[in-house]
Amino acid sequence: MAMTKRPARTQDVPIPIDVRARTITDIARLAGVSAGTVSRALSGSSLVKPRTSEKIRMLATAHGFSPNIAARNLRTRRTGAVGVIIPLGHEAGQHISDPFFMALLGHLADALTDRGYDLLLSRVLPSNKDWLAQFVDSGRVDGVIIIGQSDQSAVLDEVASRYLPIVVWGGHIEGQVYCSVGSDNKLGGRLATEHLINKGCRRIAFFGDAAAPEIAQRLDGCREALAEAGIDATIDYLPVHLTAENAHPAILARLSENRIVPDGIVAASDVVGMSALRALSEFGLSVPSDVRVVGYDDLSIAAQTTPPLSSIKQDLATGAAHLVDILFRRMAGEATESVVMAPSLICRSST
Amino acid sequence: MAMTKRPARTQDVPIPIDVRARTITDIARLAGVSAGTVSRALSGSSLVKPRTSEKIRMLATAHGFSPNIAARNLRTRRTGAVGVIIPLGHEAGQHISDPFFMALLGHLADALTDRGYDLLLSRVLPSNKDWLAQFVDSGRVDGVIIIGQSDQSAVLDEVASRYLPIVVWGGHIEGQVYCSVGSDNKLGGRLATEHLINKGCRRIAFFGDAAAPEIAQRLDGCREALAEAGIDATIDYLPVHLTAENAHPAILARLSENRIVPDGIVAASDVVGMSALRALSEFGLSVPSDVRVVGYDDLSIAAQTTPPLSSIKQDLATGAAHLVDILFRRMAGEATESVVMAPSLICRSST
DNA sequence: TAAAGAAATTAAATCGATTGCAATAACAAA
DNA sequence: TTTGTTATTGCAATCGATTTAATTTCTTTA
Repeated sequence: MAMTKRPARTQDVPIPIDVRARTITDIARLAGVSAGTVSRALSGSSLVKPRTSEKIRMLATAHGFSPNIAARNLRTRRTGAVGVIIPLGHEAGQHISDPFFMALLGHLADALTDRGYDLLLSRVLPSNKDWLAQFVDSGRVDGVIIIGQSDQSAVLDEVASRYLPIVVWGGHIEGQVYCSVGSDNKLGGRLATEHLINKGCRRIAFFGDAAAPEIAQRLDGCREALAEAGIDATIDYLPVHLTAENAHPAILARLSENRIVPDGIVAASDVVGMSALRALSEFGLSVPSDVRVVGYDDLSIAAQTTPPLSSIKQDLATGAAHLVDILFRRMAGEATESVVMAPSLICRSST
Repeated sequence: MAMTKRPARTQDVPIPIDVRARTITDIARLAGVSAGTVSRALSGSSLVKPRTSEKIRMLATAHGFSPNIAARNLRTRRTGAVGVIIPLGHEAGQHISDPFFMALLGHLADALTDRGYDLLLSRVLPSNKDWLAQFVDSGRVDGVIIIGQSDQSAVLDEVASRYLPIVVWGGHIEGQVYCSVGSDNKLGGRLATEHLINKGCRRIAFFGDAAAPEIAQRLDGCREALAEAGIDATIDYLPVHLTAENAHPAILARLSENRIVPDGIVAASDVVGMSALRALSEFGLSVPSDVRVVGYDDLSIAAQTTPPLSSIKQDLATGAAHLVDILFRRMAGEATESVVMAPSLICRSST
């Protein structure tokens, strides 16, 4: 059979099924309906006849079609994304890969994914006062979760007073305007300290930098517990940063100063606690017989140290669930109250 | 003076300066120019007269205006966001908060922030084959970084063959189509094993689940090194999951089976290594005198264990920089080669 | 069978910023 | 003053999905 060459005319060429339909209009043409119908069919509207709807869905999946999100966002004035912001105000050295941030972030990702929302991660070094307002006004997200007040509570208050869908992870501070979810840090510090006192410790040290409000509250609780127990020794406060790289040498240095060695240590985080364990071991002191150590956060690493680290547990899974739940309620226009969760002591071999 | 009640007419009310201008058109009206000019002025186009441009910018900042991102995205067909996806194929139990993922994620967030891009985090349980195509076609991001092949390399190949801006963290696999950045896992396994052999170990165990290709390659390297050293003992392979919760009891159980206890352990990750340290300690074996342990990844926790854990270091900061750099080159249309980085041994007290 | 009512679908406006092209203003040279 | 350029600005189309209002089609019921 002889082949006849002829110019391809558009109408001669059937649309190949494997060409990816890009827009809703493409699908509409294929299905012989209008774009509006396709939109409704794909969003599961009951306005379209079941037969039509099914045909459209078949076509859509056959062509691997997925609607353009930017266009949808523009029209619906929603984004389907939630911003998670980590302000690193007081400790420039503190990196986003801090295990605590990451653990909470993981839970948030899970909770948001479950609700079909995207998570827009943003690490901010708050240089000017406008960082949050800018982010909020850019319309990239439907709501914002801030992990840690850092030293930015003034900024948080200001934005929260005009922008409803925002929630902050952190301890509750007297007079704050914004809505927060966190655990009772003062109580946590107290629990740790009382536990050490009960175990017989009398010379108690606190390792952690009280520049962050959460840490300051823990230190407060620690002091209160000591005062109530009638122990008048001033607490041995060592303001170490929360990274292992900083904490370990600082702790070693303190131990070497040959002042009185503490017999109980409250660490402001598990990472600091872990560094303390290591430093003590290197210094020839054994845990718990010479010194007892309590960490904070009860991350999964706490259970894996040698010896396993006692720790003040903040239930991050519940915390993340609260954060997301409250955020969605606020996105729906509801005013919500802050949540303060009770921390609990997890007792392991280090005490 | 008597007050006269009258209906408020729109033109009577001057636009208050403190009302947030929402759209570019609002600003245009205030500045007495057209929307196009505002758009150009704010994007720093040289087409607008400097005086006009300055006036517009003043107004914009005075009203705290920031342009609607969705509209811009729709028009420009760019999003200013990069997707970071963690597929959890082979281990449903493995959680996004795995320290390795998180460490890499932190570096990625930093690198992307530096370039002014947002990071859209997505955790995927690949139930159907379409998860990646769907994500890529939804137009939410300008490019995609995948952390870990998991068991999805077929899917990756398929999408990569038609969608350029995608990069994968992971080892290089024979014949892969997609572009990857990762370290040489086989070499890593070999380094760890040779190190143990040099230290005199002869009964070497490997703890980690070879269902993931990265881990399988490490195990391969391990076997090769043993073969080359002429040690014919079959390796003691224990396929533990990469979470501390799973690894620790599995390792304890293995130790209790009173078969021959290994004198050297290659752990597939630092978390597993840490669990091994703890299990050994609980079992009354001391590290490194009875058993030597090498971890993998060299996360910051490795240095803080007691004893500090020797580990095969993957340079995640460099890796993240490579991933982002390659992704941007691909977003610009360039074809790029995969990168295989050389891991290195960090020797600490555990060996 | 026609009219009324319900169901399904279409047409067209809309979201807000960007940008090619046209139009005007400003200015220089003749 | 007129013409020719160039520097600015305005107009209107565009991106693609959603949604209101309008229209067509199909059922009922009188």
